[in-house]
Amino acid sequence: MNTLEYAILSALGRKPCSGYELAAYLELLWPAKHSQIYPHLTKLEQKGLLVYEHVEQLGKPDKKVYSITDEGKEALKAWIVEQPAEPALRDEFLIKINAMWLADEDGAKKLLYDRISALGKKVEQREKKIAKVEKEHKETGPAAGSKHFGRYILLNRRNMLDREEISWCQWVLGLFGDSKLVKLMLGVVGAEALVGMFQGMEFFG
Amino acid sequence: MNTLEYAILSALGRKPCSGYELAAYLELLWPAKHSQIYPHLTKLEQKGLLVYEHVEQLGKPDKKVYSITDEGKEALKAWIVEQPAEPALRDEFLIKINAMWLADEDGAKKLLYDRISALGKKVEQREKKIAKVEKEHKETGPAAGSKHFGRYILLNRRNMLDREEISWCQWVLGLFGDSKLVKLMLGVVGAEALVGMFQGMEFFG
DNA sequence: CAAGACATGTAATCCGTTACATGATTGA
DNA sequence: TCAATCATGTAACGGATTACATGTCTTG
Repeated sequence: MNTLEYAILSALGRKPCSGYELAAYLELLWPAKHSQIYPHLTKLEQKGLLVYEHVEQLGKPDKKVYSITDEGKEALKAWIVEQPAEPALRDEFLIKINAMWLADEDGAKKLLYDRISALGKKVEQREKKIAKVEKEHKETGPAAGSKHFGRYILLNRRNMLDREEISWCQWVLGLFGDSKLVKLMLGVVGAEALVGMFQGMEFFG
Repeated sequence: MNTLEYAILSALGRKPCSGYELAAYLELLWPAKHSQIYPHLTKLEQKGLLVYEHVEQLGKPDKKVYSITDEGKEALKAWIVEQPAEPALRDEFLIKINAMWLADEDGAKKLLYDRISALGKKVEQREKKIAKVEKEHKETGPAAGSKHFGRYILLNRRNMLDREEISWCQWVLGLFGDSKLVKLMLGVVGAEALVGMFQGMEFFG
């Protein structure tokens, strides 16, 4: 069993899904392409942790709708109490920010503005999903919401973190505000330009 | 050229390092094990983007100290202006949170308390690193700080995000505070326990 | 005296992405 | 008519982890 397989079980714990739907749902949990998901679904089904139902559709291709079995739930339950592994956060943006001193001021600012706009769009999209979960919750009644509680708080988590990152970008942009200071930091002008600039100012900001 | 190679160039842009030191530095930028780093260092050196110096040490094994060349800087510079790829965030904790409804209340709470304590420790450690960068900045003078500016802001970014995640954990724990509501959400009691509980209360909280 | 920091490498295996393959329907 | 959505799969390749290999010095 690898982590993706637990992610699949966790997602199907919420509601039965096709492999296609699963790929979208896993974005928040453990991103994976369909080419990786399908073989694992077959594997989990053969182990008896999942079952599937063949569903014919009109105007759309047929699909296999997978559901978690009791055995699958047991496997998941045993795994969630284990100490989670360290998260692996890989983001090219961070490498570029670290090497920012090589770029000119406009290049560095563009990196940050682009990031803010990308994060802003994602927050907006996610807000719609949150509204949808809240709407379903009110319609189906709170008891049915227990399975959706996890998704609800995870969507909110991601939005809190993305908004915080936008604040960070703005903070960095603020440091750039004083062009003398920024030019210095990026090595455009020499240290002599800074004489007497550090009273009452903490570090770079 | 793959992303790890740019991460290595980005790290060495700050200061010359051995492969061993690099592994620690890359934690913040693009995590990689030493077994992955060493072959790439050899490859980058053969391409002329890096050079190394053999350094003999007393009481410690010899090491190779790598530095970025002008050619290496040019390669990096050309890459940082390209649109960064979507970040890949993989974290087992999220899968477990999503499947939380399978656990009992204590199990769910433990998951969150453990996360808070792990994040808290990392924030503490990073604060020491930030203090160190600030100290070096004051000692070597701000002009030498330009290369360290990227690292400084990235350390602060990670701490802002980790503190925000701690707040999120506390928010979730707060939702658990009302045991009636929590038991309902986790499916321990039926929906009838909730009657009249939702006036003036937004969704789960 | 054991654990951990320092230091560098290779080999086997596992995980993840890209490309290949196919095909209907719907909306701009 | 072009792109997107829905839908499922396999094969090749590249990226990342674990295990194998070796050795000294320092600190609890």
